Amino acid sequence: MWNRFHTGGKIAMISPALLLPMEVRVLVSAIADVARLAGVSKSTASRALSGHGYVSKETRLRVQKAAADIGYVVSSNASSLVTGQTRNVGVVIPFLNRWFFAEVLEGIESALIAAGYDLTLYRLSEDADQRRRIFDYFLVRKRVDAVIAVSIALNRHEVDLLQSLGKPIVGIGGHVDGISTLSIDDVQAARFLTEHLISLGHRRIMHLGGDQEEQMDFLVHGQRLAGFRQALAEVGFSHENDFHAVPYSIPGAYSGALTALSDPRTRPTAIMAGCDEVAIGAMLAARQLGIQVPAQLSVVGIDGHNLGDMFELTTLEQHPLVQGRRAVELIMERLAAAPETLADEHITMPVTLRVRRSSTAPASARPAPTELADTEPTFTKATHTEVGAPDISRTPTAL
Amino acid sequence: MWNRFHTGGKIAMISPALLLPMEVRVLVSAIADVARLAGVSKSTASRALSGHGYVSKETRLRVQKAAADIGYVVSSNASSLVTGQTRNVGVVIPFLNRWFFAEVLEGIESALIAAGYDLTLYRLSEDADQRRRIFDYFLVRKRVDAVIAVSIALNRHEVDLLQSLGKPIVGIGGHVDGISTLSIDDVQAARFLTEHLISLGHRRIMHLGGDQEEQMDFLVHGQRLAGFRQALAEVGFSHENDFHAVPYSIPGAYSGALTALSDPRTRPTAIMAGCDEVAIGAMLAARQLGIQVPAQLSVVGIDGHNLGDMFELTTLEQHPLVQGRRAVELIMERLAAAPETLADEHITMPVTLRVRRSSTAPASARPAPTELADTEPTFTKATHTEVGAPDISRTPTAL
DNA sequence: GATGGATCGGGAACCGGTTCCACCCACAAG
DNA sequence: CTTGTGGGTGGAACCGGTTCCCGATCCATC
Repeated sequence: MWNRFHTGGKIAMISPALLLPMEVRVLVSAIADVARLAGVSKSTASRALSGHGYVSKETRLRVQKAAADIGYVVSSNASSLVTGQTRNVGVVIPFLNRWFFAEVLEGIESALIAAGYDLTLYRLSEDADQRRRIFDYFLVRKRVDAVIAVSIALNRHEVDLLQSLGKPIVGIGGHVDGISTLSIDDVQAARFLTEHLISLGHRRIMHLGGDQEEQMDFLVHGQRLAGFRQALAEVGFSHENDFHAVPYSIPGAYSGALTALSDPRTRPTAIMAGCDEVAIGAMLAARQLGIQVPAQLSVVGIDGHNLGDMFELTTLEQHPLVQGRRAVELIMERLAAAPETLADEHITMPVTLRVRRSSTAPASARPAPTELADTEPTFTKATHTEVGAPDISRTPTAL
Repeated sequence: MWNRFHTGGKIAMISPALLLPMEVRVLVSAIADVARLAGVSKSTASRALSGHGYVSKETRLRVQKAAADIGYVVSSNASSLVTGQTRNVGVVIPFLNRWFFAEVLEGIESALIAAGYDLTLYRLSEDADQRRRIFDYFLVRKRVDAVIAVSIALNRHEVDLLQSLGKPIVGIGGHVDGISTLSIDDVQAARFLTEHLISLGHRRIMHLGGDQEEQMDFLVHGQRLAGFRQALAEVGFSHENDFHAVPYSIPGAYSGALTALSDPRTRPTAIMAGCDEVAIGAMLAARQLGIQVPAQLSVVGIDGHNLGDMFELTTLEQHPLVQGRRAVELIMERLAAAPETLADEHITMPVTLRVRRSSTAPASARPAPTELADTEPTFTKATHTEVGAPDISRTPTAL
């Protein structure tokens, strides 16, 4: 425990960093050392290094040089203690190994680093005790300035707790009462995709979506289902164009789709998947069952997954990297402003429809059964050059 | 900026938490408030709450009750400042959206939370400036007690820097001079898998591995290639059983494999992939080219990816969740012990060979060309029930 | 020459805990 | 009755910065 040594011995007080390297190997230099070396007071050294208050150019340079010489780096603890700011943001997220979440996290991380902030990561499991522990213990210890909650339905207690501490909160992926949030419009997204299928001529459309109970009781699943139903209702289709709940993962959707598509009599001509992983799982299941995509079955998803190109999947891209960065911007605004001046915002993020090969008109609506589609392998020749080309895509910001 | 208010006004000193809630909405309570409420001194309150030193049971309970009443939570900054311990571990990692890394991170996170530690996340990009910034600025500010580096080839400067600050470092995924590391034996792993293919009768084996230049100049790619070559050399196969560099991702490997497998004359009977993503990409490419797996082409990978079941992929499972947890254990040991007492350890983690359908004897070595394999769809009937059953797997700890 | 604002620097208080040290008290041993 | 021992407590120093406050300079303005 070197700290004991550091605290106890007076050696530490006469600046170990200035001693010969062999003497003391732990070199911790304090601002007092810098001040002494530069021949100024602690306060001047602090001002020179932090840039607050008046310091002559000459002294500032002298202090900066002294600091560089002994490798001085400010102690964030000491600094935070007095300023009350930690330059650290907590991120609460339910999954690390799903594409959307990893991307959002990456966006958040890069934006925070660029802003000079640290990121403290909390993965929330389904365990209620662990969740309570994270909120009541970890997030409360004045260690973070703000919190970003990704796809977490914060409850009243959690919001109140953080807000009573004056910590800004931004939610990604769904509305939460009392905080600022940022997400795509899930109802509209699902509706839009379903309309895309309807406009291609599909009449039997199946929605493979998430189980509303499953994912930490969040709202995305229900909203996408609602959008799907709205689109059908609008054109007067029956609700037997039905919904199957599957896990939000490729293998989960694969086995779910295997059963959902097993009966040829009830088989849809199109699947609107709740996310791209589900869409890909469904495509693989279709292939497994000998159903050709898109000749016999169109598939669309939501996300913009990086496997989408390869599977030629039509999808509504949300841009999670951008969402992460935008959340950080919101946080920074709120940290800069007085708490009272800002009302909660609910920002709807833009999405992009990317039409690829997986969605096309159903056989019934096509002029003639294209021989090609029936004899070729399920996945037509890879067109990796093509996907980079200008695509049928739009950016419906207001969507 | 509530802090100004807090610092300036004397209101804050008489414990905002004890005022009526409407008066001051930011309720920050300090240990002095707890002490006052419990009728003891700050020092006794501290001892009672932290559990260090003598406190009578009676007083301890009184203090604890007082703390609970006003919702007191220790300020980690103040505490860290004096103890020198932050209860926070920095994790440096190059990717967030690749299976292995996400799993490792999850393992680390859960273990740290269980130990009462925070996790500060730094994603290292290829940008050298950003990398220097993270080491020279972020990691140095006495904010983390230790660092876990995942698949990062730390250089001399970085190791020295952290070590001079007395911070334990543990590396995952490859040897780094001067620190403790933890990884599977990549040479042996690749060799073992290649031997598996050889023992099935394969003579033309291709290695689809990572580009040695690409991934932050780390060593895994080279080691797996070396193991592959060792196994071939051992049985005297020519080196034309060759190596193709592909990106470590499903789409990257897919297009890489499309070209690598395009010429039927040079086509191998088996592929040893550098990781499961590459293996899966190769399987999809094979399917695309009309090559049947495993009838015409066996494919094996390394990782234990969660898509492996679905693709019935033979793989050498490394267990990244376990690796993450084990790294945290190492860190905790080193934090508990005096720095001098512990020498660097290099721990080899166990792997498990999981044989699934994707690897089998080549046609030439099989008794008779099985008609089934030629007519069935590329992926034989999904056997999801089967994979749970006891498999041909072993746990070669010493591997 | 006096006034005043801007610039500059130092002393000291303070952030919120932890811990050293001195002291008190009970009780047991000599 | 002293002395010793160890539990129990409070005062005060301290961790390493930041910032308030005040005094000193310097120069431009009146």
